[in-house]
Amino acid sequence: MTERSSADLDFLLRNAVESLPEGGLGRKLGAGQPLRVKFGIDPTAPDVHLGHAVPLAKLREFQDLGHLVVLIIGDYTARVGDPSGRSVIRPQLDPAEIDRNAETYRRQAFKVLDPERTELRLNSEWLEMAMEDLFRLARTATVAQLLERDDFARRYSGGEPISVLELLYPLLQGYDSVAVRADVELGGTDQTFNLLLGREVQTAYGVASQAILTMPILPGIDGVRRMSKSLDNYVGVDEPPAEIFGKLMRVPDDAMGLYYDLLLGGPPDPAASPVVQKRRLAHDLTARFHGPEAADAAEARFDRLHVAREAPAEIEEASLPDQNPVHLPALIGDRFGLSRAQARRLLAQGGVRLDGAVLGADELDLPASRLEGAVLQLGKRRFVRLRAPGGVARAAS
RNA sequence: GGGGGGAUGUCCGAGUGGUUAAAGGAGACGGGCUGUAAACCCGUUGGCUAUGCCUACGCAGGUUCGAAUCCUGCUCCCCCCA
Repeated sequence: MTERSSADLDFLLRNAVESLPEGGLGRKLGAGQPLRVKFGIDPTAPDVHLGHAVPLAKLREFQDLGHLVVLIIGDYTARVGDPSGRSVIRPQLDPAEIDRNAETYRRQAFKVLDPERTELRLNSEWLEMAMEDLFRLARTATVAQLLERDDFARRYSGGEPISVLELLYPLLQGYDSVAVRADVELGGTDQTFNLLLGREVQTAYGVASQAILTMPILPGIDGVRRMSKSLDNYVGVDEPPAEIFGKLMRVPDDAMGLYYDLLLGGPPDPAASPVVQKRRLAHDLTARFHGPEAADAAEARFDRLHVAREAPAEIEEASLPDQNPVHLPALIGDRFGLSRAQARRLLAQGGVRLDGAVLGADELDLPASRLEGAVLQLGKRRFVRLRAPGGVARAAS
């Protein structure tokens, strides 16, 4: 191995979990040719979040070292649903929705990746195959092999259903590697089985088998469970700056180190206090997706809301309904996407403020004159400025 | 094909005729504390302009004054045998 490839290897492995087979990645780097580095995402949800950003950041490192990324949008595998780490069968997705998601994924992925060194593929290109071809693929692994995967094993022994289709998923992913002639495939640690099976499938098809590289799983903003849309503990790369900043500030201190390591590429400044460390994390990641100015503005907004406890400078406006008095539960429910019963409960608990003053549980109907131009606040961070019906704000007198 | 077990609110899970909008837990949300968080404490957690009404325990019927609970059919899931 050359000196350069050895340095590259150390750099790439510094925050990864493992690379298999032993020494495989080093040998491939040592050959001195640009590698085809594969990464697949299934467009099952419309948003790319920071959990995806971890492998994407690693792919970017490969690109910066001169390698080519093959980004596979799993438009076809999304119809199957990767069962990795899941305990239940996934719901079937509508193909039109998958296509919409795929488009969003593509756009969001390029917030991190270098388009010049990315080959973008849809796996429907090759997975829409004849039954006979599927037979060939299905012969490359046995049921016993597939059941070795820990989540399958757990579900099977726990008496939970596993569909044959799910069993097929790792093979389809493996076939992707055959189709794109992957030299390396990247994934989270939960993907280890699938990535390794890709090697077997490649061998069965007579192409060179890939090296695999696994990255740690990023915990969600609850700090415990993996970041995922369905657990609602995610930070989407497409979210508004204030949301990204605010959500990152809610990450528990314990999880902060991982966020730094996996997303910012290094540890936090040990001399800084935890709150400063967290502010930097929130700021830098907001800046990554929205630019430094937006990040500064998000931080300023955060200070107003949570330190000074004031309404933010910019508040969304909403027209009052054309009625007098105004029924508050309906107004709150409509504006913030709650049921009216939920709105009533929030009122009863002192969670609703009008121009900073708590509204009481008995204040269900207020004269429109009290509401026009006022700021309605829900909890600590939801605000709306109320305007007269018809869309034109009446000058407050 | 035969036999057995199961399906409850966002999730897990108790409940085998009435006091059940359904115990308990998790999650979420609101309040307190704080560093913005975690931990901790308190509260809320089907809908509805609401001393009431509506909807809800896989689906459809039935028994009963009354059904998540009993009966019939159906759908789906798990296990064992073949």
